[in-house]
Amino acid sequence: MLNTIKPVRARKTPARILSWTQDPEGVQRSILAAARIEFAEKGLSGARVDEIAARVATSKRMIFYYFKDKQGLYVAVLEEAYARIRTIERTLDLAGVPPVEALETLVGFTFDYHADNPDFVRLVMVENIHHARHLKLSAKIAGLNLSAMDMIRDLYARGVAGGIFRDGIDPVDIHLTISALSFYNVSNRASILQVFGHDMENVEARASRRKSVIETVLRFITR
Amino acid sequence: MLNTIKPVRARKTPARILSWTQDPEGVQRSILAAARIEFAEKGLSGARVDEIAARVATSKRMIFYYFKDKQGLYVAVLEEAYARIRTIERTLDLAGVPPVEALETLVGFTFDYHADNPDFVRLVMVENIHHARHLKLSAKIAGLNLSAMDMIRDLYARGVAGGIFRDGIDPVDIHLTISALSFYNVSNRASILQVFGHDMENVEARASRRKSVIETVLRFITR
DNA sequence: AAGCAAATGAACCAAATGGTACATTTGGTC
DNA sequence: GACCAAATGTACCATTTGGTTCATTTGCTT
Repeated sequence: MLNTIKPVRARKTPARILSWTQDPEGVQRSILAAARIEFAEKGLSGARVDEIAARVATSKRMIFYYFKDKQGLYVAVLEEAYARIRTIERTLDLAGVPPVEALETLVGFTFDYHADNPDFVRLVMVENIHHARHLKLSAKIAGLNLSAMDMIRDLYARGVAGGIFRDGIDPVDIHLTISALSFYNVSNRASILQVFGHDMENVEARASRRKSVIETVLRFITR
Repeated sequence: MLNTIKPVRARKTPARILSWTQDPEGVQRSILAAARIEFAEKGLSGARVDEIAARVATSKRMIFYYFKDKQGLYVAVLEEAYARIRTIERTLDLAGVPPVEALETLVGFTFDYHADNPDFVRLVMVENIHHARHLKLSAKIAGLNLSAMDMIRDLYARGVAGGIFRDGIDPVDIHLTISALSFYNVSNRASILQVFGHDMENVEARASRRKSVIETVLRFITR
């Protein structure tokens, strides 16, 4: 056979469409939730729009309807993830708490939040693989995550004034230390497990690590 | 037009092939180098085989010839990256060095290696996004990265014996702290820059961070 | 109840992408 | 120099995948 007929299919009249109820917000929320799972699991390029659609009781059609394209959806997921941690951070009220105790609370909270929300950690990893191109792109996120820095600055200043903390440390340094020690266990869990046989999600391992991290930060700052 | 003719193209006799010189090892090395760059930049699913082929003076054909498929190439890149750091780690001879100095050297080295080899860091990130599936898959890597742990164990034991280090710390904890503080600056450089305007690749920022990290680890371990 | 914009469904498509088939050349061995 | 396996070039393909087109339904407003 030398030739193949490729007929231009006459668009079938679709079967009678079933009835449904409109629920724009609900649909958007479900899409976002499904997308977060998919993007956190497989990254931006690894994620499949069809897969996300399959997880939701909605068609792929709606994803593009509400979020324009794959990247738009990804950015929305990212914005939601950052908004969420900011909201929770705000509930931490350390203003009146003595510096050492405040620091312990802050570090403990940061550690726990990361450990409890691996999806968030993985999204940040993915975003960093992309050189934070989408963070730059999003007006919503820009500079908004400074709340943690503010808390650290305040708490540190009080500690120095009280003579408990040593002077001359850059608050950014404190923040980096806390973040690194909270992030790494989660982000690199798989390779740590593989190379050292040490599972950070194990309850005891996690608790022990948590204690260590708090102590590390404290020892770094106190005189 | 209702129909389209789709002819089965007769396979063209290819134009006369140009002459070339055989260089199997060279070709494989170039492919690996190009692949490392591409995978580190875009991840496993984001990387394009065509793109890798384009970077090398070789055709895509050879990639599959030598590495079987995309994943095979990726695993080879990963193995090479781990082999490389292990080789360099071995050159560190800390056996006779006093504990504190040895620790400073080890931490400094680890920090520098990560900072100088962002591609390695990014590959590890990518692999962790994939839950270290390929590390598990590779017999070559399994358990081999314990050299750093051994150095830490030895150095720590000597420090404790000498009364300079406090007792009861799990060497794994020390390793995790060093790794986390060396890894995070590089892995999360983009988001740190975006959110805090703090560029870790800046020479002064890096030097200052390096000092902090060494001090943090020391303060964690000494009494 | 008519009219209309927002919301949804079902089918479809073009481009990208990993991978292959076939032909040819190198370079070593007998 | 005949022969052959390894190495390479060129063209090709099947499938996956992000995205679109067209048709229909909801539900609100007047």
